[in-house]
Amino acid sequence: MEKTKIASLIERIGNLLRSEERASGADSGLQSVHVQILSYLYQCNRYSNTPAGVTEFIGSTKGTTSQSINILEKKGFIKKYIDDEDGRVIRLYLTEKGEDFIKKEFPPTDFCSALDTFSTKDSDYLSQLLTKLLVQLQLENKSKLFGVCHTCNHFKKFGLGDTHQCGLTLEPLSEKESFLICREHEQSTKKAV
Amino acid sequence: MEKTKIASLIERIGNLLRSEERASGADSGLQSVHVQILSYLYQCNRYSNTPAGVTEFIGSTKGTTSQSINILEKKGFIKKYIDDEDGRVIRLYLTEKGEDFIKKEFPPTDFCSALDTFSTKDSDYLSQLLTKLLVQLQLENKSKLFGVCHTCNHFKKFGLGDTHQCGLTLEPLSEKESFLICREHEQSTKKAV
DNA sequence: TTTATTAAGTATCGAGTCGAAACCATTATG
DNA sequence: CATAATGGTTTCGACTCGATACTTAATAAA
Repeated sequence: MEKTKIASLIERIGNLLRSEERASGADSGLQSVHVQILSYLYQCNRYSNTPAGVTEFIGSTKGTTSQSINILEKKGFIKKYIDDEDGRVIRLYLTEKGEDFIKKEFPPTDFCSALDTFSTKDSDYLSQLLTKLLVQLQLENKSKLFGVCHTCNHFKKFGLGDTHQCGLTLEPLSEKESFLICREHEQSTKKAV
Repeated sequence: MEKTKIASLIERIGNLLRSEERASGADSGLQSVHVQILSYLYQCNRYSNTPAGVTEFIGSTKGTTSQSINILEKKGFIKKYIDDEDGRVIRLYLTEKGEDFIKKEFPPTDFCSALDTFSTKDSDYLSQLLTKLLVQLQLENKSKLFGVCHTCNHFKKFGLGDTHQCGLTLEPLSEKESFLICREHEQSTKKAV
């Protein structure tokens, strides 16, 4: 029965989060999905800021995401650029307006206040447990494994200076960058195929 | 930044949950909201099985809930009865079909498998942390405080036999019943007004 | 070089959710 | 008895969502 309880709790907290997002976005004419997309773009790294990345993360379909992205662009929260190396790929960037919005409105204030009552230890533990749950869920679900570079199999930590490296793309990663969300994330707990 | 991460995790896990629910309900023509409602009715106690209870729990509006409930009734998953004591109140009960469905489909299989990799200790801790988060959120949010009778201020535990009592309604509660979700839940952590 | 295939993204459509507001019936308050 | 207040329903428009078909670019095969 603990599973039922946990599932219900996550759904209910998620519902509360969404209704807060809806309220905070209402002034700007944004829906909760839009807030989610902005928050994703704010957190993801340069390999993952594409419509496909958003689609996988939100768990919706390409078509739906495309519409939401158009709305966000029309309202001036994001900008689209065609990728230099692949003409099919579109890169999404937050505008100043978008970044200001997400910094101010996410996470919602009530949610922050609620988490403020947690000790650092509890808050860290909650974050860890949820991360583990998500990783396992994504494994079951055959879906892409979102995660931060820092814990990725491809991640190579250099001892020298501030620069690490992604073993998949061989590109350098700054310390800050290695804590952003990446689409290509793979973790050692991955099941053998 | 831990807050941002936790909020995103809960949203993403919630999204995955919903898409699993959508898939599992598709055969019966149910949306994820309908699955949520059935799971709520399966877990709530006899004070809370009303459209208003569902509305508060799902965090949507009366009108929306009313529609969803009609669909569930039309498809034979629930039954409506007018309350004996208050002619305005409608009581919602799962039919056998509804109960079978929720027992079989909730929580979704992938979610269960993911939680199976957790130790009992971690799983319990996660449940506790989420419960605390929800209680705090509900306090901030001025919304109703859902919770199980067992941890409620109104709850009176009798030493004798199997019967407890709700101090608010003065009605007896069985042991089993005292672990169901109640709308009128109040907890000692409630802020002084 | 063509051709086929795959991948990234867009466009469109219908079903359904959602929130808001107006409304009805019953109970509570005065 | 009149006036709220409460629990539900209905209706409406905006929007999400998933499915399908489509466009374009990159890649693989011939």
